[in-house]
Amino acid sequence: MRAARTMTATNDSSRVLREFYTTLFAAFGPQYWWPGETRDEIIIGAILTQNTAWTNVARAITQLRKHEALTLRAIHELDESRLADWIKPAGTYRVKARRLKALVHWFYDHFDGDLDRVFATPLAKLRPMLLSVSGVGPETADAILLYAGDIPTFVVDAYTRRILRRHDIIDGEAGYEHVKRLFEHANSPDAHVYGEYHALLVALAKRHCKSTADCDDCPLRDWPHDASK
DNA sequence: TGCCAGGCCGGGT
DNA sequence: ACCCGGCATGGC
Repeated sequence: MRAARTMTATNDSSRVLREFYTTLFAAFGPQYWWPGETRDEIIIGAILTQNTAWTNVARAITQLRKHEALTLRAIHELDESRLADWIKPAGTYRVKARRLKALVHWFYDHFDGDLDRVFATPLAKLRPMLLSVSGVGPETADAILLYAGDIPTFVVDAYTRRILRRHDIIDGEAGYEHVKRLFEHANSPDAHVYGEYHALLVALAKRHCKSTADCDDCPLRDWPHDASK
């Protein structure tokens, strides 16, 4: 009985999450996300954007580009303190310089600087490897895997959780992996769809979840929600 | 002006 | 196994 009720809840949330995608896509159209022209740039941006507004990340990326340091190889060869200096606009710059260096070190150490080899590694092995790098947590790892590696693994961020909490699909206790599974069970594995979905959630949050007054023309307004969450 | 932003780590319980 | 302070810039 308990199992049956759990299953029903799972199916309900899966249905809602599929409906959300259809609705958001109809409202906002394709997002073609993540910002970044190259895989290197996407990976670097994934570290820089940790707990930081993207406008500040963009400034840091501009700096790196100006110094011809917007590649993993360049960062690998760069002095950490100089790197820190250039990425200052992104905030927590000493921490992020250390994390970028740790990531590219891992990348050269295990894959000899070959991104194709990185992303040819099975997800079940690659994700834990990425998570073992200091400074790479679940969101950063999934953003790299999905947007740079084109690997179907769902990215969960603060926006995603807030939206799901507002619609009572999760509670405040829900962990990262749990939320991730909800999306991956609702949608068949497709990197393009996962990427668009995450981007659509960000678009929604930025336009409609700033204050309770933003709910009026929100595409998801017809679903039960609590804007105070 | 103070608070927040697309996290994550490390030390303390 | 949690909890929490620290990291730091620019925008509102």
